Amino acid sequence: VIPTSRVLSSQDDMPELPEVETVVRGLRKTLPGRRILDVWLGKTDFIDEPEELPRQLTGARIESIHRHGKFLVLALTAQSPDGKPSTPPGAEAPDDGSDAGTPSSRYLLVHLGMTGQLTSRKPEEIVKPHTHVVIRLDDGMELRYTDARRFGRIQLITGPLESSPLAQLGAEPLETTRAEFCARIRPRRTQIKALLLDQQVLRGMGNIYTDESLWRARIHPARRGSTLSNPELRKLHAAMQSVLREAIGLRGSSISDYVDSLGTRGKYQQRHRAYGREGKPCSRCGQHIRRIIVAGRSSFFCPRCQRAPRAKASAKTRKSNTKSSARGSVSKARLASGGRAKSPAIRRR
DNA sequence: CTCGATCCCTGGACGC
DNA sequence: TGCGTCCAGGGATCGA
Repeated sequence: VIPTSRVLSSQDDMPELPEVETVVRGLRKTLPGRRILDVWLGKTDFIDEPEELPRQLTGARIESIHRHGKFLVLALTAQSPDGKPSTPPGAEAPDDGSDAGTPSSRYLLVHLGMTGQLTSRKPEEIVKPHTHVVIRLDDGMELRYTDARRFGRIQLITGPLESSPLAQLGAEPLETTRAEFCARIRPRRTQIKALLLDQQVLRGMGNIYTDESLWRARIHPARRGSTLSNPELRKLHAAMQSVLREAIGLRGSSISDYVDSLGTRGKYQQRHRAYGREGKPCSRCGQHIRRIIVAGRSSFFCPRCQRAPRAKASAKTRKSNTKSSARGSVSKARLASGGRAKSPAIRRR
């Protein structure tokens, strides 16, 4: 019985790491080497300096495309209309104070937000509603950005990526080692759900894969990072990576809007074990999946497989004899771990 | 440092 | 059938 809660429209889509990776892999087949003929803009309130886009992009060549967390990164080379590089070494902006030796590097960052799509289409294909950017390429194709809610972002970066917003992001989930993962989680008292979603901790995790990873590792979303045991952290690290790999293998989760670079839907949504499954039986134990709000996000979990953390000691709980035993076990744990408390050396974020 | 609230924006679900 | 209301959610931002 799911009275008030509307069955979460499992119709919401959010491009997370696997979806962005799928789009990137698709675009990588055709984009590198293409020259940009021109740029058409619709609504631009989600673009940083929209007027710069046509100016900087027209005539540029797309060198490569890759993913950084949930961002798509297109590396560009500026070119003059005749096809020759417009910025020969040393010939650029000498009076800006900008250092020589820094080749003019330009990147187009695209974040798909909730409903963004970046697709490669033939000009004769219907332009979907809410298409706000069309980039015409020299192979006759069009790179189109479509985003109904405009929660996405498009930003042009001139200069090294090291000084771009990308540099603020945390570890790449699929590349981070177990040790690094643990080092980022263990010192934090925040709820694990929030930590996994925090792009400064890990770049690329969103609501779906966070819930799926926690389900797989049997960890309740409201647990605090610092309370996770080593085995739990190890399991979570492995669970996160396997969930992401499997999702990439199935080309991501398509719930409604998400499509890859060719407009094809993914299949991972059929594998979801927790996300969007409120009231349905846990595929491990049969208990009904529940939905609660953690870190301001709806969070799906199995109340039997993923045990809730003990509530904070309150006047009530103190009355029972839990206090002394809890204290005792804490100090025992300290001893067992070699008395290692939070060392300031490891702390600094 | 950590937390919660707020805003952005639209389509789809829901209630009447 | 139609219309109004609610709400999701990533990320930035602000105040507590």
